[in-house]
Amino acid sequence: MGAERTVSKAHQILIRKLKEHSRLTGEDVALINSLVHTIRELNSDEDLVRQGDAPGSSAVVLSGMVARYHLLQNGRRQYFSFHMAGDMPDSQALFIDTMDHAVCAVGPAIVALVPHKELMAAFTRRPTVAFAIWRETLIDAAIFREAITNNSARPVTTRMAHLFCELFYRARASGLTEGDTFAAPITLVQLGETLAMAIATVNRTILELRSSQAVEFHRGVLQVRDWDRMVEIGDFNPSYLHLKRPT
Amino acid sequence: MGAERTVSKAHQILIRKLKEHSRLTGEDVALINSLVHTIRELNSDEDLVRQGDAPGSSAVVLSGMVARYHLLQNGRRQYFSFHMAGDMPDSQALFIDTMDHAVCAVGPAIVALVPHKELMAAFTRRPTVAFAIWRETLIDAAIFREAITNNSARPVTTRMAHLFCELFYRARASGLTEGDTFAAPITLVQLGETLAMAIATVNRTILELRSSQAVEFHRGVLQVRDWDRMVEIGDFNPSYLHLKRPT
DNA sequence: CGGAATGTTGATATGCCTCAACTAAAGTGG
DNA sequence: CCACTTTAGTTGAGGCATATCAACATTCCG
Repeated sequence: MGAERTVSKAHQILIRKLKEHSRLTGEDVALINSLVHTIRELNSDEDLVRQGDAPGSSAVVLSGMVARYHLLQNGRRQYFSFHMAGDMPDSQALFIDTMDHAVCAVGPAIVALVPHKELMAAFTRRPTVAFAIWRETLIDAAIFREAITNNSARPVTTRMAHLFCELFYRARASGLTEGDTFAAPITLVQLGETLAMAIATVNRTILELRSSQAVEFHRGVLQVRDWDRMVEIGDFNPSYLHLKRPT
Repeated sequence: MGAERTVSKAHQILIRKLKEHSRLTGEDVALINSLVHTIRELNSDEDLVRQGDAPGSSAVVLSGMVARYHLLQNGRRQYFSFHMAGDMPDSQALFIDTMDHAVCAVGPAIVALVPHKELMAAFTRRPTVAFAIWRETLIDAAIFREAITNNSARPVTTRMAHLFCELFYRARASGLTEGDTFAAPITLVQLGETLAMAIATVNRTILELRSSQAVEFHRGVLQVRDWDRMVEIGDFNPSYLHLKRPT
């Protein structure tokens, strides 16, 4: 878990991701490649940061998934986003000292931790790098807005289909799908705590989606049987993700 | 509606707001004071920007309120945030070209429009100004996260109390309250479309909150009768707003 | 002053939650 | 590697919070 300054897989993953929405010059790329970072491996369900923490570095997901969530009085969790390779789930900590939410691993995950000092230094040298990461945080916010609408204004089946659409669409844009399949080791309980549904309802909704021939979700594997159908069921319009290439 | 370059009320309002969460040097303040802008007055319910637009400037609310919302297929709206004097409800448009949501006036409102060019030029001159506005967009995101949790995991009474707490807390931090009162010209329909409740339920919940002696909402005026009680009912913890001074 | 928008209240319907009992899978120690 | 324990997933029955519908009252606004 030593600091690395060689051009690594971590740098490539971050650069690839930023290029999904931002234009980077050769100098930008060189600067990002020079960022020092450490690697951290997380067990399933392990917290990367907790509510109230004031982390000194931000993470880039290298493999697996992580999720962000609020912890309520009654011990209930509310998840609001899932993150996959290339995402920076706590980039906001750069400018907001104390965490108002936690980040945990969903299934085993590996992240690269980049000290805030490093990033801030990079920002002053090349503002475009800052703008790319700013844009990243703005897309995050767009995803949150969509989640508000999803959980507030859509019936359960639509709601779940929409989440599946988003996950698959983002994964595919990042080259993380295998055919019509994406490994998302999310439990039914977690789906319920994401979509504001009881577990029983989660299960029945999964069954309903399966019977509609659109999508299967089984043992943490999302399999898209009919994308167009799923998009229709899920009322999904990817424009809020603000990615360059249309699928 | 001519462009202005004198130190105006608009500049003061923005600076005051940014200082709620960020430290600004004299040079930062001077730079902000030099920003060119135009004034736009909005009628109640008038859109400032629409879904799909690509605005060339961003707004600072000077008076009144504006709200952000999604428009669904069925014509339903989902509001996700309300903004008051000092807020920049579409600062995200700086780095995300096309709007994935709309912004409208809630009651008559006045905004200052600052061209993106102006802002971008300011950012390269003084990164701290960029960081302050970046932080502003990050607090926005925190508010969205809280809205997800609020609408997904809290019962209706708690949910409404929480929204009222947030509005009052933010208004008070910006000096927009008068005693225990804040003018929020939101209709019941809009409350319903914010909190994912039917209008009938909105009305009954308002009555319930009134009878609990915590808060009154009548004809667009929010009156806090018992702040502590409201905080308790609303399960409200202001830390997610990341403002400097505790109330 | 009249019409439209907003707010109010009651009665009924229903989507989803809760509870409960059970099955299957995965992880653990002997 | 198997027995055991724990966690995850499945299914049915019943209840309830909140939606829906409807009819009316009030306020706003041209």
